[in-house]
Amino acid sequence: MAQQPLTISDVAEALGMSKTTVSRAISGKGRVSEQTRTRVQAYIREHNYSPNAMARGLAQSRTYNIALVVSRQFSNFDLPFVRKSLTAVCEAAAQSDYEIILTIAGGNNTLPLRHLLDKGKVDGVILTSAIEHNPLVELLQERGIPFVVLGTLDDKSILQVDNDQVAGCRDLTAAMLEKGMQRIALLGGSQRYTVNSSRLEGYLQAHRQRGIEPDPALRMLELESLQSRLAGLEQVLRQSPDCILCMDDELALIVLRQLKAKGLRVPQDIRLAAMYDSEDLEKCEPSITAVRFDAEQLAHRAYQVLLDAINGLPLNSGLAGGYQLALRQSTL
Amino acid sequence: MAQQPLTISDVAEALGMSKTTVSRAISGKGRVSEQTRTRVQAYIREHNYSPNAMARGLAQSRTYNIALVVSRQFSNFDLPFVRKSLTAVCEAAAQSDYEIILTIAGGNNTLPLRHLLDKGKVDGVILTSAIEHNPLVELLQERGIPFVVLGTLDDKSILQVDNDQVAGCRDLTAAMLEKGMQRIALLGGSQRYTVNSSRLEGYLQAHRQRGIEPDPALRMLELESLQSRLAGLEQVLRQSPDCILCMDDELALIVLRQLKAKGLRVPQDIRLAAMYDSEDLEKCEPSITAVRFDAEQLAHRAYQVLLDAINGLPLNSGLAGGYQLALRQSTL
DNA sequence: CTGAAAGCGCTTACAG
DNA sequence: CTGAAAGCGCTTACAG
Repeated sequence: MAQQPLTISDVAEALGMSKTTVSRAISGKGRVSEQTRTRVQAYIREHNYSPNAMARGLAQSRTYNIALVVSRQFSNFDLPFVRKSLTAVCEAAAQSDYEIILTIAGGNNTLPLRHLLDKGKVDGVILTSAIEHNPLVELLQERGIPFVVLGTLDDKSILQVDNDQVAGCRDLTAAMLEKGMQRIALLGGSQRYTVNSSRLEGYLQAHRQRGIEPDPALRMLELESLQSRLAGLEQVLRQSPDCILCMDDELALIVLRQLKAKGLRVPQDIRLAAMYDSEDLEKCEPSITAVRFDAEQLAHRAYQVLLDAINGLPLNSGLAGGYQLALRQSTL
Repeated sequence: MAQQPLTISDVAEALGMSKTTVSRAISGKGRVSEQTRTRVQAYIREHNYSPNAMARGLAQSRTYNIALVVSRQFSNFDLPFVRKSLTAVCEAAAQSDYEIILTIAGGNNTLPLRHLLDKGKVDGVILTSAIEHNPLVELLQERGIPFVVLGTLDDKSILQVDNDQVAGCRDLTAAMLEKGMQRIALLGGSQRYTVNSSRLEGYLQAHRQRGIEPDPALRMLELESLQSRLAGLEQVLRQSPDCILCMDDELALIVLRQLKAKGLRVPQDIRLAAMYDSEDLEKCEPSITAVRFDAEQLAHRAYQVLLDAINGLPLNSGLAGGYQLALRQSTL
């Protein structure tokens, strides 16, 4: 049966001391004799006392909650990156006595997050999608609540953590060039997402470091809908590329499928690689070469950075999380 | 700049009335004159006042938080069912002023949930995986906190909401029988999961309703690892089935792949269907027939049931969420 | 219809 | 090292 949970008063009374002392013995703040500390600890362990989070929160003006915001657009959790972030952040939170409140807030629909902030339910916020001119960012800045963005933003005053997308994609492109490919096409989504513009940057750098100026006709960007993606592929195929680089894993899978449908063999007729890895790329036929970023590590780092911000510690955001090239069948 | 949020005292003072009255005008509890209510509402709207959740919670012994527990086993959010539940529950919560705390708690590792309950951070809990003898269920029962399970459990005193798995799988099996298939194999996972035993039940019912006792050699259950799944498939293939029913979508994809690898054509040489649908089954080649359960509807329902339980309303758990057969290429 | 007061369960200066 | 008291920002009997 649901017995009333103990309160700090119960403990204090049972032990014949004041609530003040009990509180201090538990929190570790303020001087308490070793003996009383031990007594208190033993008692609460045995009687399973745990401070009420809301009372504690109210007294400290802390919630011990962190909001993880997922864009409405990605709220089906299709993106492996979002999924991994979710898991990693939950794990990190569990280890630091914090809870994760999951919030779905669309591009312009800032309402869910606004409500959350209005009610004062969180100490900080993690944004899973980095996009310039994000209304959520403005909202957060207005409120002056600590927050961190997974990804890269132009405004470096915003706390952000990202993998080194530029370097990773530069290395991937370089690897293709080293393999002797000459006409490497690039397919990708909206350049409003910093992640995409970074990938383009990596592609360009790899070429230019070798004194090559890549043919602009080989680049098709802003491909968001399925239709535009297929059209983009068609267009780029007319430029007789020997390799296609896709900015993300989903796009790569679509392209692979379409190439097959057209009777083109990968890698014999054309090579294919992705600037973001996921398990599907490993499992498909042929498996697809990709840059493998460590999303878990990234999310862990972001969580830590946010916690530091909440606690007023000196901050150091920036790049984090390594990457490696997974060379697979599609570029043999 | 982060200005201090207003408190109810600020509002009361500004309006020249007591906090009591302001509180009542906002909550709608207790009599307040129409006029003062309007004044208060106007003021708080204009000055953007919103009651602090923790203070409110402490006073009411409510957190306005609900925990959604995902098994460690599924914490990569691979399962479409888990993903859809997540989205649907978040949406439902957003519409009722509640927040969702995401918790990953493994089979035996009840610690994360225990901590959450100890601290009193949630008013209720949603369990996403229905398994008999679940330590989480025992924990929840001990604590006497409202909770609901997505799925079916033997103990009907536990609040639970499920699709009619038996009926859905019965209908699918029946449809195959109607198409003239005679030797329908069944491949599936652990019968400890109620969902799996229900699916078996549906399979059996469809046969028996037609006076057929299915060959037990056509059934391979308890297939959890990839290895055991492949072995199970091999074994069942020796029984020369004309159709293979897989208890879940993932298994169906594995089987399809393996059949192809063995040079068996679907549906020409053998037919294939799944007892749980996901988008991948629609996209693969050939597309795979499946029972399409409405996970969103289910999760919505579960949320509502839980809220009723929290509010002490009369309860009615049980079956919810329709289903339909998606007949696709794999069983043409 | 309105208000003064107690209370929710903690924490934290302030004194000793 | 320990305690009495005030306070965090609400809600809610209890009076009027």
